[in-house]
Amino acid sequence: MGLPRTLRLTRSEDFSRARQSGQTVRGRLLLLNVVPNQLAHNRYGIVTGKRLGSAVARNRARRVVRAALRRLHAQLRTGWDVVVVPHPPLFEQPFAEVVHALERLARQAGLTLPSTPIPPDEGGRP
RNA sequence: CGGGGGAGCUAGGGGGUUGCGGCGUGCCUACGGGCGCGCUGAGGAAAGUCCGCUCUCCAAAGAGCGCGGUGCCAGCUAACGGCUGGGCGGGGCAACCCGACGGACAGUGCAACAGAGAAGCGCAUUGCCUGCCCGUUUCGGCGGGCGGGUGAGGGUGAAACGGUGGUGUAAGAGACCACCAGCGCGGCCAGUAAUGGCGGCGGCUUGGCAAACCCCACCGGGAGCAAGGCCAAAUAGGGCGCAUUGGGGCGGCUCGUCCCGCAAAAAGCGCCGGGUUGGCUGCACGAGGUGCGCCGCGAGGCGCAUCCCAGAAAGAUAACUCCCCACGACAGAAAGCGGCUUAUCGGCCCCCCCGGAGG
RNA sequence: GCGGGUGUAAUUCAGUGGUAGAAUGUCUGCUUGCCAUGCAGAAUGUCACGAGUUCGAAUCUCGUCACCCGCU
Repeated sequence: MGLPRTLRLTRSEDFSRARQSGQTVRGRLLLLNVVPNQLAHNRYGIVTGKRLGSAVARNRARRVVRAALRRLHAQLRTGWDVVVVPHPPLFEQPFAEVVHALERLARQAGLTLPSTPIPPDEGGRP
């Protein structure tokens, strides 16, 4: 998943809790639902409905969002369930723009730790 | 060289760093798991769900009617509405391509508009011929009325009841004749057959639509892996039917068959209502792939060798970066398999046809 | 994974082999000082798309696309 299974939201009721009673922040590319959990770590879920397009398009959206979440994971407060809903304009954006949008929404939801810069790419240079 | 036809293969490639699913294995474990190593990880259509089958449940999967499907012949196959070969019909100069391609003397039905008439032996309102009467006449005829013959000509239509030539006649007509086409019934030859070839007899034409009902032949019991099996948890301990020819399995009906019941209750069988949306299994070694040999025109079959090739459960292939090139289409497994159909940027190989030029 | 249905004018729907229709809406005119109402008239469609059967297809057959519903 880009994320180990312990960091995933897996149960339908967890999704419902975040979608219905969580805090919602919305951007042009993404929508976040955030709700506190009783755990020592965060859990993430991604919702890709039929409206997003074909199976290939939905898989693509999930993978891009997962990669972005993995980039941001270390800089977020712990103890939250986060549901991310991608919107169709996401496909036209480069990856860096998706990371930026996700980071902005996380800051808006009060998830980011103070004064931590986003690291550069994790991949080493040859 | 240009244009065209057929049959296949392929689906950007090569690295670096960080990650994800599965299997095996070693170590650690506060049994939740963690770390390391090795192997492996989407398609030719994975799609649409249009067919067929395996598998599972409905006791077993039986018969008739009904309903649905298929429809030239032979074969292949587990099976098919698929494929191969052949026949017939159509298209193309050709290579080759396309075809739901049984039956209209078993029956019922349909054919708007136009037209005299639309399938029954039916039609005269244009035309052709003619009898009688009247008028007229340049004595050849002409015009009108009443009647008869005709289906040849013109005309309508998608379609008009054989075609061409002749004989015949007042004018005509399969009325008669020759040839041709079609229909029916035999014969001989080739072929497993569909069918084709040759020849005979008969009557004299008896049309179209069955993707209209229908008839004939063949096939089909129903549901689907959310099938089904096991475990755990949780709720309720409730309501209804069950001798009369009863209740139910049985999903349209009947037969047949099976389970339960034959009355107080209980138990039993079935239905409804109520509870649970957790885990394991089914779940990946198969009508499997590859290579070789043999049989077959071919689809394919047989034998031997060899390989193990996704298996998730909010659902695994990603992020960044470097190089190369023709700058990368359609698109993501969910029980499995065989087909069909649809989407698709391109690239490569082979065979064949037509035209031009040259040897 | 499986089963079923719908697609016709701007909208809601008829039409099931033979000229594509109704209501509402739109437009024009009349009525009114003006508007509404009323009256008269007009415009209109790839019958979702592509093939086939038929003399002829919205209608019958096959395929495709889109949308909707049900089973858990």
